[in-house]
Amino acid sequence: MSSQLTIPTLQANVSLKEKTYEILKDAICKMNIYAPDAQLRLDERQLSEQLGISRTPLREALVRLEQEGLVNIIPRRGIFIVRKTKQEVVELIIVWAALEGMAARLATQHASDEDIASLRSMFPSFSAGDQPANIDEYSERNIEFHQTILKLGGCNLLVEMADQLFLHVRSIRTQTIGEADRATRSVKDHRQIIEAIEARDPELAERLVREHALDLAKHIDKNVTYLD
Amino acid sequence: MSSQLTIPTLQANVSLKEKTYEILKDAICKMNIYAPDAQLRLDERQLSEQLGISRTPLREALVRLEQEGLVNIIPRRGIFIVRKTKQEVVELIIVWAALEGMAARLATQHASDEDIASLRSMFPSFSAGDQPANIDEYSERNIEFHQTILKLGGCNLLVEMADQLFLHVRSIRTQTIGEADRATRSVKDHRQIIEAIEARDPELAERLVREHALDLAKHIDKNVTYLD
DNA sequence: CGGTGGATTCTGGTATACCACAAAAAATGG
DNA sequence: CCATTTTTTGTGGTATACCAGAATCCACCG
Repeated sequence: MSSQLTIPTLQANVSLKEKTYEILKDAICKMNIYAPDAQLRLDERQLSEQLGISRTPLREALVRLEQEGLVNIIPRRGIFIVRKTKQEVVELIIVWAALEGMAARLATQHASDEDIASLRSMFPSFSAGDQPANIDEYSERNIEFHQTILKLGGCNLLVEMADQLFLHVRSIRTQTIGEADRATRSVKDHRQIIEAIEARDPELAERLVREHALDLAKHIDKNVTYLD
Repeated sequence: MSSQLTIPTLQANVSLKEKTYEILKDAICKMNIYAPDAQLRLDERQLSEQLGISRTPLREALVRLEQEGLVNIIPRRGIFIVRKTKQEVVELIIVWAALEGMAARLATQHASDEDIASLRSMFPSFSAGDQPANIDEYSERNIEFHQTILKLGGCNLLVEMADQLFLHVRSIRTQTIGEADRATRSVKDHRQIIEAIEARDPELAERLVREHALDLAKHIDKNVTYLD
C-alpha cells in the first residue's frame, strides 16, 4: 500500500463547457444521423436541464460544435445536427486522401522500422488475404490501420486534422466498409501499402494510400443512397 | 433616383457574437504577434467594454477563436493569443502542401482551360521570370496564385481548410517571401506549376506544388529565428 | 369555409450578478 | 530581513433574468 495520499482527481479539473462539449460530441457521433426518423433538432433549455447545467456553458459547447461543423445554429430558429450531403462526404474523403497520402510519404522517410512493423502486426488473423471473419473487428482494425499511418508520418497536425475529418465520416464509413467485396479488396490494398512503406518508396506509398481513399469516395458517390 | 425604397439592411442580420468574432479574428491576424513587445493577453471585461457589449457574446466569439487555434483560454488564468512554434508552422505548411498538391492534381483533371489560363494572367508584369518590382504587390499575387490553384481543384473543403491554415501563417509568409533569391525562384516554380497544369499532368503538377510548399517549410525551419 | 391579422409562445441572443479559483499583495512570525 | 501564511483582488466560469425575432395558434372577418 502506498504511503502517499492518492488524490482521486476530485471533480476533474475541467470546466462544464468542456465536459458538455465532449458529451455532446460523443452523443452526436454515436447516433445515426441519417436515420429517417432521426431527431436533428436540439433544444437548449431541455438539454441544459438534462445535463443539470445552465445554458451558458452549454451554449459555449454548442458554439464549438458549430465551429467544427457538427451542428448548425440558426439564430432564433434552432440548433440542428448537420447532415452531410453526399458531395460533402466525398470532399471529406478527398481531403482525407490528401492528408493520409502525405503522411504515408513522410512515413517512408522518417518512420522507424519497428513502427512500420506495427502496421503488419495489426492484421494477424487475415494477413494472407482471407476474408476476415468478423466484420466489426475488421472495421476497427481498418480504422486503426489508417490512423497508424497518419501517426507514422510524424506530423501531429496531419493526425489532428484527419481525426477531425473522421468524426464526420465515421458513421458512413462503418456502414460502407461491411460490403462484401470491398473488404477483401481492402485487405489487398492494405498489404500493398505496407509493402510500399517498408520499401521506403514515398511515391508508391503516397499513391496507393491516395487511390485507396479516393476509391472509397467513388464507391460512396456511386452506391450510397441515403445521402441526398 | 430609384423609384424603389432602398432598405439599408438595418442592423445587418448578424448576431453580436458573429460580429465580435470577425472583429477579433481580423485584429489578431493583422497584428504582429511575434513582436517582442506584443500584448498577447486579452482581458474579457476590458474587451467587452471596448466593444460595447456584454461578456456573453464576447466569450462565445472567443470560444470559436480557441477552437480555431488562434487563442488559448486557460481557466482562471487568462486568454492568450497563440504564438505558433517553429515546429507548428512547419507542420502547417506540410498540411498546406498536401492540400494544395491534391488541388493541383484535381485541377489537371477537372478545371476548364479558361480557368487554368487565369493563372497565367495573374503574373502579367514579370511572367518572363524577372524580379518583380514591388515586393508587396508580388506577395499579394503570390497568395492569390496559391488560392487560385486551390479553387481550380473544385473541392470546396480543400479551399476552406487551406484558408483556415493560411490564417496562422500569413504574418510569417509575408515576412519570408520578401527575401531576395526566394522571389525569383518562386516565380520560376510558379511558371512550372502553371505549365504542368496546362499540360494536364496530375503527377507533375502535384509534385511541383508540394515541393514548392515543402521548400518554404525547409527554408523557415533553417532561417527563421523569431520563432522558438 | 378560408384567409388574414394579431396575440401568444417558443427559441436563441444578450446582459448582469455572483461564484470559485488563482495570483498577487500584505501581514505575520522566525 | 526573509520566509511563510493570510488576505485581497482580479480572472474566467456559471447561473439567471430578460430581450427580440420567428413561428404558431386562434379569433375574426369576408
